[in-house]
Amino acid sequence: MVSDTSERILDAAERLMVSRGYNAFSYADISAELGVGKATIHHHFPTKADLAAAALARYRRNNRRAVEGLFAVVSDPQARLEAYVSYWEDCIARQDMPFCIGAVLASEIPSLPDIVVAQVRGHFADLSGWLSATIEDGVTKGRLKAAQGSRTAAETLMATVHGAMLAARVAGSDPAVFSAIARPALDHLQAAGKA
Amino acid sequence: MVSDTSERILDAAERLMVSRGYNAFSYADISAELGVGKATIHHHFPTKADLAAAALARYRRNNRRAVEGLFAVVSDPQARLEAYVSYWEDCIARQDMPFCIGAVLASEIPSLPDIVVAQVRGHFADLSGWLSATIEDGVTKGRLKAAQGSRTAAETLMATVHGAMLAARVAGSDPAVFSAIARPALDHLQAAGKA
DNA sequence: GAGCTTCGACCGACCAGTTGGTAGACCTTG
DNA sequence: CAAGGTCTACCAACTGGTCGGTCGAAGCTC
Repeated sequence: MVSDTSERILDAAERLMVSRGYNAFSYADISAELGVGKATIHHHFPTKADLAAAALARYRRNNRRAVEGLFAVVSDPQARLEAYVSYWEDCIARQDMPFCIGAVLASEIPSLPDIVVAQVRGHFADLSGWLSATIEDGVTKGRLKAAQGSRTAAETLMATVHGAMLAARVAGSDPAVFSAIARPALDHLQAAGKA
Repeated sequence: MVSDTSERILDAAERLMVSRGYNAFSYADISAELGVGKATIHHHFPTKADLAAAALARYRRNNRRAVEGLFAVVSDPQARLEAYVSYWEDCIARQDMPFCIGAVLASEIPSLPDIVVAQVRGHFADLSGWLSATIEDGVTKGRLKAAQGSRTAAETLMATVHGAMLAARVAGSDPAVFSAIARPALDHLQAAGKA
């Protein structure tokens, strides 16, 4: 194992940021949660901005791998979009990381260090990139439709899913609220002649 | 005027929360911005939670008044929804309060004091309430359609608009990004036979 | 293999600055 | 003079970050 501690620090940071965002977690929180000295965290991640950016970078790396795996296993574009939505349904239902870090941090952008903002931007680009590629694929295969173009369709789906997370959080992390919003958005992309 | 200072404090708090959320603004920020002592703020709003809740409450009050005015002036439900979207387009374009406080705070919910959470919940209820009433109205008038029911349609529109704000913020407060997502969501509610 | 150095990981103690919040004096203005 | 509003000065707790130093494993030399 390369470095267990630094990985565990990233785990804690990720968890904390998902629930509290960037500004409301501290080195002391992680220190207490992990039973590790604050100085140790600074040893691995010199500044708080470094830590947050590293957590985001790892999150994006994992996402990329997961998406590649999804593309390899599931060939139907419609099913891939479905997997995206049901992934978040699961997260919210299991109360485990029930929010996209990118989305929490996005709302804090004006108060975020530049390196962190760059990662947030990158994540949004990643996400809208693979969503629009998938939609594009579905359109050419005649399985999906995107009146305003696949790029806009992707941005809209992403926005609706993020908004649904927000609504679910307001409703006390209720997965039903999320599904009620996100599912129809998915259906809306289906081509006219459906099963 | 009842109390100019307390009103100006709420103005500053609102502005700060729109751009930074709850956890990243301080009494010192307001004190500096207004040239007023920190103790003065505590005199009007004993705790930070009180201040945030009061700002939210005033925001909701203003919204309610605005919505009532809209209902009085604009009778077409479709035009009312249009007004909602173009209101935010303006805010983002003018760089003045380019985000819904409710939405910023919603993502911070797990780290928010209870009174504040209650106001956030209230705001979401207000918003989805009048949106669904408007959509309901439009459906009975045959101007709008809502396949999953007006409540879900309202929640979805709200979610998409919030997600669009997020996307716009990621893109550097770009009103075009917001419109590209929010406008089609509006069109989607239009009844089949359109102009 | 003994003795030495080097190095990354880690820690407790500490730093200056900021946090939300308080106490009490000082103005107004009725 | 009573009351509301504002101020300066203060507080303990916490913020992100630094300091000097300890530990043990790995590498080197004889």
